[in-house]
Order: sequence, then C-alpha cells, then structure tokens
Amino acid sequence: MPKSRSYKLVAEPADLPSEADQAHRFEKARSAQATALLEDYAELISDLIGTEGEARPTDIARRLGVSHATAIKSIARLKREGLATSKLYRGVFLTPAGEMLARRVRARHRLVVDLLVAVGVPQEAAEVDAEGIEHHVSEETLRAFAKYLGRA
Amino acid sequence: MPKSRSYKLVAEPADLPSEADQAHRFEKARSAQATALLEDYAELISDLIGTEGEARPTDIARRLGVSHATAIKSIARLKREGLATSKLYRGVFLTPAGEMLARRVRARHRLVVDLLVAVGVPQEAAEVDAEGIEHHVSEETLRAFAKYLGRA
DNA sequence: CCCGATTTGTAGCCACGGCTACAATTAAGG
DNA sequence: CCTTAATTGTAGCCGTGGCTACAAATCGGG
Repeated sequence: MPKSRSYKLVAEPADLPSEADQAHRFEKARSAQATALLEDYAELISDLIGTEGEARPTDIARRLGVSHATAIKSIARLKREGLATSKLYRGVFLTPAGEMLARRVRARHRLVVDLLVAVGVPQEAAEVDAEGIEHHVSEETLRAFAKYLGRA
Repeated sequence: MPKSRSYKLVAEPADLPSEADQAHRFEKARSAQATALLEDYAELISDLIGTEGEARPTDIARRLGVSHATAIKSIARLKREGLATSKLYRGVFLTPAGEMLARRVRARHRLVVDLLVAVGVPQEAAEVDAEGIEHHVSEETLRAFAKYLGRA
C-alpha cells in the first residue's frame, strides 16, 4: 500500500525508484558531501608534510583557493574531529586518524583518476573531475574500479 | 620565482600540481557542488510531473529525504534562479530553463550510471554513487563516457 | 636587536541548507 | 456544509564554509 495519497491507484512508475530508495540515495550523497572537506584537507596536509616538510595554513589556503581565514576555520574543525593538531603559530599536523584518512583518500583519488583515464577521459579533465567525484565513490564501487584496472 | 617563501630552494615536487592548478580544481568542485542541489530538484520535479502529473512540495521532500520546509525553501531558490514557478498552495512547475536543465541532468545521470555498470559496478551501488558523482562530471568527461559506451 | 613584512589567528558578516514549531489553506468525508 | 486531516507556507534556529577587516605573533634583514 502506498505511503500516502491512497486514492491514487496508478502503480509506482517503473522509471522512478521507490520513495525510500531515492531518499536513501540523496541522504548518502549529502553525508558524503559533509565529509568531503575534511578529506580534502587531510589529503592536502599529508601531501604538504610529505613534500615540503610542513603544512602551513597559508599554503593550505592557497592550494585550496580559499582565504587563509577560511582555511584556519576548517583546520579548527579538523582538530575538533580529532584528525589534526596544531599549536598557536605553528604548523598543522595530522593525528594517526588523520593520517589514515589521508592515505585512504589519496589511494581513492588515484584509483578514480586512473579509471577515468582508462575509459578515455583526458588526463587534465580526469584530474579536475576526480576532485569532486572521489568523495562519492563507495567502497564497493572502488573495488569494481580496482578490478577493472586489473588491480584486484 | 615562487610566490612566497623565496628562501625555499627546492623545486615544486612532481607529485603535486601547481598551486594555481590545484586551487582551480578545488574551485571547480565547489562550484559544481553549489549547483548540485538545483540540479537534483529540477530533475526530480521533471520526473514527478512526467510520472505523476504534478510535482508537490511534500512529494519532493519525501523523495529527497528532507523536511517539507527544507524543500519549500529550496524551491524558492529555484524560483529565484528562474528555474521553476509556483503559485501559493499549487504545485511546482519548471520554466523552459528548468526543463532544459532537467533534461541535461537526466541524460548525464543515465550516462554515469551506465558507465559505472559497464566497468563492473553493481547496479544498486551505481545508482547510489551516481547521485553524488554526476554533479562533478564535466562535459568533456561525459563525452568520453559516451564514446566508451559506444554512443559517440 | 629591532623594524617591517609575512604569517597566523580572531571577529563578525553572509548565504545555504538542514531542522522544528506554528499558522494558513486546501481537500475529503460524513 | 462543516469539520478534520493533509498539505502548504512562514518564522526562526543551527552549523557550515565562504569572505573581509583587524589584531597578534613570528621571522628575516639590515
């Protein structure tokens, strides 16, 4: 029985998922979006520490294309979430949890770029699109990507 | 010459894109995210009108998994952006611009799902992930997908 | 060692997109 | 036709993630 509008007798159209399924999908997308920023910061901080030896708020801000104030506020959120640490006027560091997240994110990012390239997307477009796409790729999809790329 | 920290003599590490490039990618991802909500609403409204004959705020809200108040506020934004129209206590309709957007979004959504399935992602995972991924797929990448699927 | 530039941090603003609570309107049934 | 349920709309709150402007600390060169 339909959840509402019981006077409507037509069946659920085949080309639309059930209300519950559809709502569930959107909720997933929203929750993925909520963690996207944390993931981007974690990966970037890890990269900067790896290549520059340190991750400084202004560098982070420049790389993300935001003001330093925005970066500092986001770093504060990372600290609240237990992913990063920093002392006043010192650089930013990742906690073990932050490092783990960074590693996962970096691996996922590479897989996404590689898959895009493998199906014929030009390198630069793949890099750009992957930056947004990666946050919405589930573990299951990731496994499929790895398998497709022969890294199962 | 580096934009800052001129005392640093090491070259830009090869595994990180230039600051400008990276910032540009993140900006792209952010702007895509900003339009994602409008795209989801436009597609859903179009679907509902097509299958149910009308698009009512509560149905929209249920399908998106948000409160009706949230849906109504978002519909107001669609109206501000010239994508939808509605009169008090009547259903929601799309403007020609809204319809165009909906068509583009629907086609893109299908292409993304089909590509995911084609590379081995299970149907349901493809549907879920596509909901978040689709907003970040550029025209160029879309063309590559179509070509890969033999629909060039 | 101090002065000025750079970096870091803080304060406060805004729009967005969630929410609950309440008001108004419409629609259905007796 | 009137009452009640459902729907629609409004008000106001919250956290997020942008921003600018200003303050504080650090760092490098003279």
